[in-house]
Amino acid sequence: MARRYDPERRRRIIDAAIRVVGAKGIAGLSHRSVAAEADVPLGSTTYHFKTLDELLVAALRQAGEGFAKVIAAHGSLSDPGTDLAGELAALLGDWLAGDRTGVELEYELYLAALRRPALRPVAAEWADGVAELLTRRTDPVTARALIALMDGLCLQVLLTDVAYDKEYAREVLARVIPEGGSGARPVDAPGT
Amino acid sequence: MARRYDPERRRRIIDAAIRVVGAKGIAGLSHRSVAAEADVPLGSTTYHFKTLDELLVAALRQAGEGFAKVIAAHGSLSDPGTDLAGELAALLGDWLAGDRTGVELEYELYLAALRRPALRPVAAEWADGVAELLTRRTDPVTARALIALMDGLCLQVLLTDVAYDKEYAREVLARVIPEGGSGARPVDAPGT
DNA sequence: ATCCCATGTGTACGACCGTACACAACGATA
DNA sequence: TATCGTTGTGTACGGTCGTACACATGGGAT
Repeated sequence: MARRYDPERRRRIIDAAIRVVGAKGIAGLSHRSVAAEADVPLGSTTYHFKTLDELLVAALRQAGEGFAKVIAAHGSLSDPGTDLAGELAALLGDWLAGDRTGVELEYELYLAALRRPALRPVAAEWADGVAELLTRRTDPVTARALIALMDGLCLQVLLTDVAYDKEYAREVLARVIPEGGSGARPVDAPGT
Repeated sequence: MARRYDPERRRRIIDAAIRVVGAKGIAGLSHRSVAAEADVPLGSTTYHFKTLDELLVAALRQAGEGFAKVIAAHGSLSDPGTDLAGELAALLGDWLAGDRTGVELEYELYLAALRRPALRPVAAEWADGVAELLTRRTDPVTARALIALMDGLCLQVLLTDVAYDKEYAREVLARVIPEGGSGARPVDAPGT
């Protein structure tokens, strides 16, 4: 029977929020728009998420998990001995080649942390997760630098409408990676 | 002539818009909030800027000029022979050390281009300006890479609440800069 | 002097928003 | 069965928004 208590409801609302942000941006996110998209009454969204920030946190976390899956799909990232810079460049290319709305969605949620302190821990989790993945191939300092550089490259593409250039990305990413076989070179810079 | 056209008014509105965005974010920007801040009637803002995007374009352009001044103030950037990576790291440090609201303001306007195509040409102008400045010290490919890396480093600081580490920044920026004195090394990567 | 129209202002309208809160449904308990 | 508290729903209120539009103003053309 249609039980009064619906554990699926919360998930449905988050999914709807992600769709709304993807379609209309965070600016278009409201209790009402989410309720309409999820086909639940208005009161239901305010019941599960007292504030919009709560909803954004849940959406960002869920979107982050989706992104992590994309990374995991590039399984070769874990294989040592392969061209790390080239693989990262390819990964970025694949991601950016997807539909623009999806890319915009994830980046917009990520960047929203600039103004919403509530999102910053989630953004940090996200970055830490990627950093940990990369640490299996290089030292932590390089991993952080690679993330920064990849973020910047994406920004250039998304903000200035220039096309993504995989070879260019591979070239500059390679510069950040210390030379020498196994990748873990002693480094003097202060770590985290 | 054209006494009726009042450029001062337009400027005042833009300044007010920048203050509003700095204080309340783009989300808090409206014809009304700007009109109140600039102490002009509501109709005046809608007359000078039919749409909010127009106002944002003007604000971003003006903020960009302000940022360019900050860069120009670091005059040593033009002197060859100095440590480029170290100077860029110091520049970033100075900028990030300023009041957070100002930094947030400029970055938020910049990042808004993600969702507002109207802002993208202005964002591109901004990046091109910085790139041109850097090209006096290195080749164009490196200049673009430095910008991407600096953008990414700022993002890490602003989005995840980690403190800015100048030495770390100098270290990774130096990796991107090709070795060898004059900086202009032949590079195979495709240009702009 | 008279008129015209670009420039600038005030106000009102309909739409959407977050929030509050009374109420419906139902499981648990006695 | 009767009652109660948790869970979920509908609606209405006050506020802000973009926009439209009628009106003021004053310089240039005739």
